[in-house]
Amino acid sequence: MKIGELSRRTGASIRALRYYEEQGLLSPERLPSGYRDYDERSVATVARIRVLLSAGLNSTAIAEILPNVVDDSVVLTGRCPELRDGLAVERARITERIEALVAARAILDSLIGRPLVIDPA
Amino acid sequence: MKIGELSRRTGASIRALRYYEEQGLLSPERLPSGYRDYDERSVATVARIRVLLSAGLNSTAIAEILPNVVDDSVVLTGRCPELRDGLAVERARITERIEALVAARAILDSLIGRPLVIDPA
DNA sequence: CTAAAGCCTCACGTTGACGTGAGGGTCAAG
DNA sequence: CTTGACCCTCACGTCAACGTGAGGCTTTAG
Repeated sequence: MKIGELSRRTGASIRALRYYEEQGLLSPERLPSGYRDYDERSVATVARIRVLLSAGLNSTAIAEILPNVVDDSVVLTGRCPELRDGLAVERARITERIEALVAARAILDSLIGRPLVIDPA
Repeated sequence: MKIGELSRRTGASIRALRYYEEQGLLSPERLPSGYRDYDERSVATVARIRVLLSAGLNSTAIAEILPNVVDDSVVLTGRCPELRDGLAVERARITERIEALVAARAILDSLIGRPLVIDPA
């Protein structure tokens, strides 16, 4: 599929998709015309990219992670302990951010007057 | 207290503290010398600012919230429904981000090989 | 009295993830 | 065969939350 369709199917802007390629997160084929040609897996890949980006990982960190993900977020390849440690650091950062968000939400809740529900979200 | 001490006690850089003031998040008095003079409450205020910032709120959003927080994150003043709605929107955004982070962490966990623990964090 | 901290106000630099044209090919439809 | 609709590659612009001097007061320690 061409870039416009992928954009519509993922919600990512065309510029963003080209940017992801520039960062090595996506490597579409090229049609004789020079147009980018994405396969179906790209849809899932873009989804993962967006999740990780919104989680605060930068593109270089994602570039390290992506090649290790196959199918649907499966454990894979790379018994490289160096990468493992890097990921553990990222994981810790994410956990910190979750805690910050929960704290922030509590502040908002008290302002809104919402009862301090034990929200499963 | 002067800016250096507040910086040490909050972990925020001096530049950051001045920036918060520039954004209307902090309004220290001034000594005859022109030096900023912060009171004790500023310590807690800065802590709240940092929590909200790390939660992804921008300074203008925080500027709306802060005047409504007194003592320790207490429900207060402003029965203004317009603000309430704005806060509800922010809350929704935060919840979305928490979900994104949890999803991202799950991806990392599968890569690390960590068992998919029901982590209370 | 004299350094050495510490503080002040500009004001430009930085980083990441894109936005936004400029200028120009490609391709199905009428 | 000419519109549009899409696509391409530069390449500069943006926005937030600060970082980083430059140049110059003030206050504290000895």
